[in-house]
Amino acid sequence: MPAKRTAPSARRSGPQPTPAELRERILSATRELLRGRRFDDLSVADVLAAAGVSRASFYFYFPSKQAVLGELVRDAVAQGQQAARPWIAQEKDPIAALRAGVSDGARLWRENAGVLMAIVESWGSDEGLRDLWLEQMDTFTEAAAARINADPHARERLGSMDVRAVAASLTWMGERLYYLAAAGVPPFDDERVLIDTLTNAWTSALYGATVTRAEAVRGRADKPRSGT
Amino acid sequence: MPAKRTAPSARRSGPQPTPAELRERILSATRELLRGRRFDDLSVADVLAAAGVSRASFYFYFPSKQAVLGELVRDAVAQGQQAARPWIAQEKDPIAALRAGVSDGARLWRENAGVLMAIVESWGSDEGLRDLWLEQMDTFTEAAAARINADPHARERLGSMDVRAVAASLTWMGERLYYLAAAGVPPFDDERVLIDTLTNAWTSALYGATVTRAEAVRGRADKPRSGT
DNA sequence: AGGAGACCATACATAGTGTATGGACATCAA
DNA sequence: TTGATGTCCATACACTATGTATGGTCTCCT
Repeated sequence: MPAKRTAPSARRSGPQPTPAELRERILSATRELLRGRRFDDLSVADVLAAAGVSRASFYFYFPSKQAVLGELVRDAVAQGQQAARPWIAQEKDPIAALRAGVSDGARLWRENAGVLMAIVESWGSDEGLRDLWLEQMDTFTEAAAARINADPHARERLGSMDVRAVAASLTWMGERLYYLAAAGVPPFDDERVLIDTLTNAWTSALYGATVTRAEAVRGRADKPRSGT
Repeated sequence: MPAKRTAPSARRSGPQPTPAELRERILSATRELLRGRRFDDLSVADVLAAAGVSRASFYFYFPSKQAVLGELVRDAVAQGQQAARPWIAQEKDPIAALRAGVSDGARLWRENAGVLMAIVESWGSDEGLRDLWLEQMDTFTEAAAARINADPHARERLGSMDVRAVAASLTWMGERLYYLAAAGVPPFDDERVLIDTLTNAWTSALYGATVTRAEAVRGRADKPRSGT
């Protein structure tokens, strides 16, 4: 009997020309295809053709199309965890840090639009993707909640509000707005509007401050200016 | 040649036992099935069985499964337009009206959870549903923006922020939170938390007021006080 | 050399969508 | 009554997609 379906993990003892780089080829082909097509318009056959891999090999490495997406999402989000780092770590003026985090989020979404749009559109239809995405959102929520609780100003402003819930609502609002931006839905297709609006939502909820665009642009810590 | 595929609309001259109540049966069967199952776990065959209608009849009245959902959504959202009425019409204290609107939204979502969850999960994958949903969200956004512009207090608070964008962000945040609540995702599965959080998001963005839960519960019916 | 593991080609079972065909039956007009 | 029209049903088909199964090939390692 052929291919006894053993674990595809480390099993070899010596070097090999193409150990499991097929796995990588599948991942990156999927990532590329997702750049121009929606996840459920993407068939396994398409991935096969793009990756130059056989059907059998595909299913040897991944149990399903969804599993591939899951892995791509984990990769992408791992970067995202760092985007919120500055604000979380209380490294500088909270509002400036918040804006920086929102901007980094926008960049992350711009660079991984295909993958992230795919997960947002699909986590409702697949148990595994659902768990993955809820866990990711929860991680962000948890971090934001901890940060809020450590900030007397924000803490006081929220009064008896459920801090966790406020953090979650802002996190999910971000998910929605970034998605809409990636999908080209106005007015969020304009990155400046996206960042201003999202930053404002966070600051007005936590600090009661409304940062106008003018102030925002002036107060921007870094220099990643968007188009014109 | 049989069934010449004429328009299914009013074509008859006299009374008939079952003119097009089949159409209605299909709609309500789908609505019921959606109460316990996700839209894409629902096959046309399931609807056929539940409605007691043949496959041919189904496709005589509807071009697709999505079209049925579209019609159900229009029905449900028509009620929703009224939920926002009090605040939009400036009928009373804006914060109280806002909370009332958010509560009505929650009720609407509770009563039409199946249909609304279905559209939220599916508008990304179908052109028609996408247009429908974006149009609905736009209607809410437009109304909110108009209301904000008519309110000097809110208008001033937003400074140079893009009013339309702020209105859209709050609308979409609502979409997300109601959906999460319907899907049973904590902490929004607790309706009190959902309403408090969402109301707070609107009030803190527009009026700079944070309404705590205690105040909220006390003032729920008619006269809440704004925070601080 | 020969065995094992990685890979491929192909075919299959299953399930879903939307279309096509032909027939049953009721109403209405003549 | 007859026949045309229009509504509806049963069934079958064409197509697409997923995930599995079978067997063969190549290459490296021992």
